Amino acid sequence: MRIATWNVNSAKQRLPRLLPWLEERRPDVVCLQETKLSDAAFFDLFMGPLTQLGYEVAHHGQGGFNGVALLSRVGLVDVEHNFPGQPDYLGATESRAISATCAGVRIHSLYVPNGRDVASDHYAYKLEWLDALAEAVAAGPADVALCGDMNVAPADADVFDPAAYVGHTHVTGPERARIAAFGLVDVVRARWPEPERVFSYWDYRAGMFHQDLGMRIDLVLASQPVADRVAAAWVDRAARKGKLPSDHAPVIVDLDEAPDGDIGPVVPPPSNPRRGARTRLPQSRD
DNA sequence: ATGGTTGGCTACCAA
Repeated sequence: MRIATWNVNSAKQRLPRLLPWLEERRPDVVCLQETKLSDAAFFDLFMGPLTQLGYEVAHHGQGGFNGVALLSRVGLVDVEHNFPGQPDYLGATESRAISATCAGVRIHSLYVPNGRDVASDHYAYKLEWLDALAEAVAAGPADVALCGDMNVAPADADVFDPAAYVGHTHVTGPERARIAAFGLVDVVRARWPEPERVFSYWDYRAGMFHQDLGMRIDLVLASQPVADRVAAAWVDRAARKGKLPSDHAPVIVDLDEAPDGDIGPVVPPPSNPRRGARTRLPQSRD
């Protein structure tokens, strides 16, 4: 099963890139963030083409800002908007979280608050939001993956220059402590150990992508039973290239089939190659 | 030039 997560920075603007990308990468489960659309607008634009591609679709949006979605062709059940205890901002619940069970895994598509500035109320909101999420996830199923724009670089190796971020959000101790406190496996970092530099976001400004001055803030955090099934985990850097890209690249994670557990002897597969076998890691180094 | 871009929305704010 292939899971992908992508902050698209406006699903409407990304439509001409998103559909060909789905056909190329063929993810089974897709988590989208920053759709910036109402549910009605998302369904108007995407329901036809996504159904054509075989996806069930769930969207939680408010129009203009935020907005998250889940697409799946391996089942999409028990869809939940927001999470229990999710804090409000300025008196409103923002559309930053949606979850569903897909092929037995509880998948969360998350757009964590940016935090803006360490002195701002948005930063306090970010920390509260992550605390509440940890509590909700701990009370949920054991097979879980948090996917999305976490707006935290977990370690210094996840920013192009730690010195450039001193005093800024995304790299502070309290933010990193929240990511660690989930007690989950950062599956891309597990596959690309330090000091490998793997970024998922490059600011639009100042030619940052061209110079590879980025951050790794889009994460897939998986519980151990799910992490044990990871066959490949990488950032699809190619999707950040070319005309009118998002400022984020997708993260792609391939899982082997779930072990059958104690439901009896495993039936040997037929002679054709097993689906879900290890894929190569196509990330280029240009 | 003291973010140089992009996107939402239409005067700026957010990232």
